[in-house]
Amino acid sequence: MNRPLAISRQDHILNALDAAGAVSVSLLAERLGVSRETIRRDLKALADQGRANLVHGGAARGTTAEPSLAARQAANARGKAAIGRKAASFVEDGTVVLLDSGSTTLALAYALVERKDITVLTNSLPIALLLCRSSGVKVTMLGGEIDPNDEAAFGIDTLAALEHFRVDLAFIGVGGISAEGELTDYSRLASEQRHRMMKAGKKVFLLVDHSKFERRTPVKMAIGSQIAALIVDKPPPKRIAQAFAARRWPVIQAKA
Amino acid sequence: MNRPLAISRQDHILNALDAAGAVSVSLLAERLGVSRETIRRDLKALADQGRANLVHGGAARGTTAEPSLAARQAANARGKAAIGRKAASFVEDGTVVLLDSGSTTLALAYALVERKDITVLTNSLPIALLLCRSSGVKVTMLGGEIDPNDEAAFGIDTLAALEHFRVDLAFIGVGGISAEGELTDYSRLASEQRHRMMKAGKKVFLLVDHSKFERRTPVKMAIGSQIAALIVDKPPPKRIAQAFAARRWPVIQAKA
DNA sequence: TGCCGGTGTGGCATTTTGTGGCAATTTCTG
DNA sequence: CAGAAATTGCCACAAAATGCCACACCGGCA
Repeated sequence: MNRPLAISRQDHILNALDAAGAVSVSLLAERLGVSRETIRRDLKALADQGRANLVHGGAARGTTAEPSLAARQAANARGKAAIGRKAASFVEDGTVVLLDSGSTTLALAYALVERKDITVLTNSLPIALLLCRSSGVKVTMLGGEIDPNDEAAFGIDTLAALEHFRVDLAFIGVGGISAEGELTDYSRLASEQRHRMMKAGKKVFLLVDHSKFERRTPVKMAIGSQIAALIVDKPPPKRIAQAFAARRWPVIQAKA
Repeated sequence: MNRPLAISRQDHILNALDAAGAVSVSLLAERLGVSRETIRRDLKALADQGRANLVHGGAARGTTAEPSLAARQAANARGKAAIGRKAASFVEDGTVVLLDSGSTTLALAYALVERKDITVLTNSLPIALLLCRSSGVKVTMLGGEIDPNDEAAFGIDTLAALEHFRVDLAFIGVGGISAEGELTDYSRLASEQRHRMMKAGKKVFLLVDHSKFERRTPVKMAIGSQIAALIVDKPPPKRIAQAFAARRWPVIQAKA
């Protein structure tokens, strides 16, 4: 029928490049409905103009260091990416997914970029921006007051917005895990909001990278619902592991 | 009427160009019920007038065809920056400011980065992210479904969220301004939302850079309230200026 | 009737895209 | 660490879409 115009294709590629920093040939080919060879030729053309940078499997944008995003992700980036990929494997087509704010859930968002038939709900600005720029995912932002630290919305508006949605899977981060295995958070409000997010989801996954183990943050988190699993990048210390087992929380370890 | 006149055909083509950034010969031929050759001749005519840009398979707008935010930012960046600075000068400390989505309002956000004692309400992801990262401004995000093109929230959730706030100043963008001086927008929903935003603000400023003059977009915008002023970077054409005067809209020209 | 602008049709050159095979690279696995 | 399996890059050729030109057709008009 009507192929998309070559020029709008390259346009789309540049956009995706701006948003994600890198694009893959296979993904673009699928998303744009053309063959991989065509995408390769597009990338070559863009590379000839100096607008893209060819790498194996796709193209990347020169030295685009994303601001604070990359900086925070730098802390245990590999582990978080592994958790993100693992978590993404639980997301089936056609589902509604709730993503909490935080660098670990952002890693999950990166892993969801290739998906198309899912709806993502989030209070995180970077996650919303990433997914709306470079994926076919439907994105709904939960509004509210922005916490500059988390770059995400919190507050009664966020809680109220949450009420309106049916969520299949909720992916929640945590501030820290005490030596006794208790989940903790930075503030009462954040804790309460995560609590509501858990209640909103039919299945709840906690994303915990190992830098959170035995990190103390001030507020105890209330766990109101069943936890489908914790996804971690390294096995937790014994005492924490025992606490998880006592609560019957399955622990899934992502491989790097 | 079976066969649309050549003029109205080219009109349609220009509209499609503005809306999508690029058009394809095949699609237009099918839509308008004429042969591809005829469309090609139309495009050639438009290209001769400098109103379109031929590419293989169709035509594109300007040098790079594309309506995405990243590119719109580049279009007339200086003019938009001037408008942004001028608009920022109306923002006093302690006020609540509503920023519409769009590249011109994003320019205003840049100009507000150094302010501290203001509260910003916006449905635009880039604006929210920018202000929460690099300023002391309190930011509240209006949630809703994200339109990837605008990178901003639209929909009933956004409208509902808007109801909860008292806004001193509202800064609104427009999709285009017809030759008769009518404000237009890309979609009914966007138009309605801007309408509500205007009603929410005690004082309403419209931000219009000159690339909007005589640009056609499909939906008429309802102006429900008093307009404090239009802020422009260049004086509008006579006919548009007269229309503004007839409505008693003060026009403020920002200096570059 | 003959002219004229606009339009459709068909043929052919050109450009773009798809396909299949094979080499090179990466990733997985034991 | 080595070898297998999967992915990707690359090339050449085929297929499809598009551009372009010449010419026929149609309807209005003097």
